[in-house]
Amino acid sequence: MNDLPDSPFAAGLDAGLREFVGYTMKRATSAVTADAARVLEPMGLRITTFSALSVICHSPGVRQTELAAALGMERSNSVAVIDKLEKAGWIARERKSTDRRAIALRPTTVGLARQKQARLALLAHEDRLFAGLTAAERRDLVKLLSKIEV
Amino acid sequence: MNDLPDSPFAAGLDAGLREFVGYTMKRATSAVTADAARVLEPMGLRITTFSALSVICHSPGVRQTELAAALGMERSNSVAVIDKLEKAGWIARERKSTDRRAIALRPTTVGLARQKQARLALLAHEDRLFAGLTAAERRDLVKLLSKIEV
DNA sequence: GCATTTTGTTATATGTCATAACAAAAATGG
DNA sequence: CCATTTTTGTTATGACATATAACAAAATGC
Repeated sequence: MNDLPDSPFAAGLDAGLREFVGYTMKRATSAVTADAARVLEPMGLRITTFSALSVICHSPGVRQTELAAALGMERSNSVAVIDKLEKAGWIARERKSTDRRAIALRPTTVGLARQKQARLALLAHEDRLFAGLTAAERRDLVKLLSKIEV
Repeated sequence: MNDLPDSPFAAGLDAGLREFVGYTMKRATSAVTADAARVLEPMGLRITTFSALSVICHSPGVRQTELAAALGMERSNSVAVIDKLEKAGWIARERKSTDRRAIALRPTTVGLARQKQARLALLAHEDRLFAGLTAAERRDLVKLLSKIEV
């Protein structure tokens, strides 16, 4: 008997949350990352593994701690990621002669090729997903987002 | 002997990833949500529970399926969230007389107060976090992000 | 009236993320 | 030079998010 007034409209039930920039950011990001994951999956990559592989390809010899810091993840969590890249044959762990604790991460030939292929697929994915935005708008978006993170 | 060339520079190791809009989105969003979670935690709320509570406060009588759809989550995962809100005494589950399967979610007086309090804290948090952006820039950011999600 | 769909729910698996602890190696500091 | 501290990679663990499958009860559709 008490369910007569109910909600005014079904669509836009989250309208009250749209006043928060963070909510819109989270929703949009989740849409983008889900699509990116879908693109990477057939290549045996996930977002995290692709990110790590990209850093290693761009900066061969990088240490695991540096890699984790660059990607904003914990050292401990980077181990499994690097394990997967190594087992796939895309990177190699090499002991550094100057510091026998540290490990230098280097891409293999196959790893370099896979990164290039995945990069192109991801760029195409973003072209598709951001079709509603002009190139200038995408730059604006990145510029605005970059002002947030400290 | 093979670790001499190494990486060119330590800072900006993720520079190669910045060409992807999604990467910058993910980094910025993670910074914002982490801070929001920190703000909500002392009030016994998480981002998900606050979002659900807000929808219920704005649309009393909403069904669980509608709530889950509004927040972009699975029905099954919404159960635990609603359980927590109910156990905290912030919402109540009421059987609908028109559809005995469905459940109408309604906020309690305490729940309404808690939502208002958390909303203000979150607005303050965003004011702090987005201090580098003008009000116009924040609107632009939301406008650009809204063009992405389909 | 019977098959199908919807709703809330449970169980489960996977991925993400943070923290604590540890051994080996290096750096530091008398 | 030697003892203490720090760093590096690593393992283990727990909290949380998220996706899927299955199910009973209720509603809906021919």
